[in-house]
Amino acid sequence: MPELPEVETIRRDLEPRVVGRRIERVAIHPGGERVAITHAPRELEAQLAGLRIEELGRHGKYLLVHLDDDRTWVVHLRMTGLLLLRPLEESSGRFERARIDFDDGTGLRFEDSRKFGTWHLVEDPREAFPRAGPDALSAGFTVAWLREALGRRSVPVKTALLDQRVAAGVGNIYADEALWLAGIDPRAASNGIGPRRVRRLHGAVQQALLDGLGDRGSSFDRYRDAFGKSGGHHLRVHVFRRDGEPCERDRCRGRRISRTRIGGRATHYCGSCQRP
DNA sequence: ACTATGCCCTGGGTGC
DNA sequence: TGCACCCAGGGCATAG
Repeated sequence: MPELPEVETIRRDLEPRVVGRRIERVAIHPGGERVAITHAPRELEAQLAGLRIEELGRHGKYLLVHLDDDRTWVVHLRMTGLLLLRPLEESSGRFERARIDFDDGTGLRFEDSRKFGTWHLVEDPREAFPRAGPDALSAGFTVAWLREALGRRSVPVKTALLDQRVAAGVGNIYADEALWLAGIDPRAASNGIGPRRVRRLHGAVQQALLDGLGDRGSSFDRYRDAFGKSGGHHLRVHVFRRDGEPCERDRCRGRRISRTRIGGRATHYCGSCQRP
């Protein structure tokens, strides 16, 4: 599940290798047509062809490919999407849904086994994510913003953290990790978290994402970077998918990590050090 | 305005 | 080995 750290890893991998490249040809393969949101597949292929990549940006889990006609190709990988940089002659992977060929003998392969990924081609990137809040690693994501956002909801804090209007880029892995770092029970009511704990949670969200980024992302399932390599953070998480294993905090005395379901999402936490 | 639910999609795991 | 079933989940539409 590519979340902010995974998308940022891909962005950093690609930036020096695709900026300045011209898109020679785009092919959306049969069965992969649903990726095209803003245009019909053939139209999107035609519109992208010939454009030069000027800059790579990111907002939350959206990768922003800024093009030289002042439009932006906005890619969301959802659960199983991958963007792989490959030589043009290399054969297609089993789950390749589209390919983007550049003018330098390389290209991007878009693989997506579940076909949930999306492509927008827009004048303004915001068109692709009109409701998203500030990127969780941007200066706009402040303690005051989080306090305000959490205060307006009565849902469990875990659910609030997954809401991209609160903090764009946080997904299931890093929400669980942030709540563990902050020592907050994921079932606690969002608007019941006191100011001091909100401040703590704000720092924990940033820390969880930076920890993931430092390990080049988490590869629990399919995630791979732009070179096809796994991230390392799934080996270093504190709670995510570690149910049944002991909490690593000394004061929890080996208390096992619990797993439950909150807002339809698998949720992992320590019942000892994470308090309501 | 808020919250809850269902939908999309298919590989991989489980149980028989 | 085969087969039915269930789960994973981000973001959106819809309903309450």
